[in-house]
Amino acid sequence: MARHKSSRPTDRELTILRILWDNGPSTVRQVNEAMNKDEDTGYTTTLKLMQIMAEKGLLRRDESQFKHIYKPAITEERTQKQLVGDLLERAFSGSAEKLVMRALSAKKVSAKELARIRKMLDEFKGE
Amino acid sequence: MARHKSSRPTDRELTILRILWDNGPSTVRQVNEAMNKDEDTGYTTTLKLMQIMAEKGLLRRDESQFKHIYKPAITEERTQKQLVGDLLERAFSGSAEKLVMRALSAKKVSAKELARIRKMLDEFKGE
DNA sequence: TAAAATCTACGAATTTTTTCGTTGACAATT
DNA sequence: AATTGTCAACGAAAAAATTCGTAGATTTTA
Repeated sequence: MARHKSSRPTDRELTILRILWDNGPSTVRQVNEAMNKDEDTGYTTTLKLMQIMAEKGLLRRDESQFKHIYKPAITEERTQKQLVGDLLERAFSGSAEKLVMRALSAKKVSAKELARIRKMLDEFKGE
Repeated sequence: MARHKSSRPTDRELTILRILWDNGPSTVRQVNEAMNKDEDTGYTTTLKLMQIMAEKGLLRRDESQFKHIYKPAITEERTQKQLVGDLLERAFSGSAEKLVMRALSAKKVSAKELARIRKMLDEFKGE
């Protein structure tokens, strides 16, 4: 029986979620301006994306004001877990070890952060 | 100045790369059959994908035989590094610590693997 | 209160990714 | 050698993701 792949947010959707997680509930314009720090995106493009995301249940919105306020309907934690779990299977055949190794090689990690990771690992017992 | 996002392999492309990394150089039929263990994919679909990947430089092929033999043109390591680095930025704002945490919560990790990860972490000094 | 600015809604175009049918070349079988 | 089966090439359709123009409503400014 074929398994459903619980669809991840798309790239653009993740960008928007990221902004909302970081900045808290925002209007379309606020999101659009944050988005334009990276690469230009038309206002209506952002609007359309956010409307679609609201339809999909990725965002909630407060329409009581003229300027609607959007916020994530899914937690950062849950989404990160889904994304990394998905990548773990698709690119690493489930090997968390390899994933961690590659993550460390992909980015300069400070000694301080390395220490925190170690500590986290030690506290990470069964569960 | 806007940075180029070195485009990741698509989902389907990653599936094919995964198969070739695991099984070694293969014909289209072999890849297609491996792919059909997960979900049905027409032969010509797989063929087309692999032809495109060859054009893009993701795969190399030996055409000296009637049945062409394909193999990855990029290493598993490099691709994994790219993918996890990309996810690290897009979903984790660069926090390797959080990524590792989520990876461990996304999947049951055996005590043995956990120990290996710790060991790897210890050996991972500066670089 | 008229003009200008800002907002949502809507439809649609564009781009990217994925899928597959058809055709002619080559190979294997009878 | 004729039939049958497998293959690569090609074009194009379908699906998914992204982009944007236009119109009408509301708010702000002059």
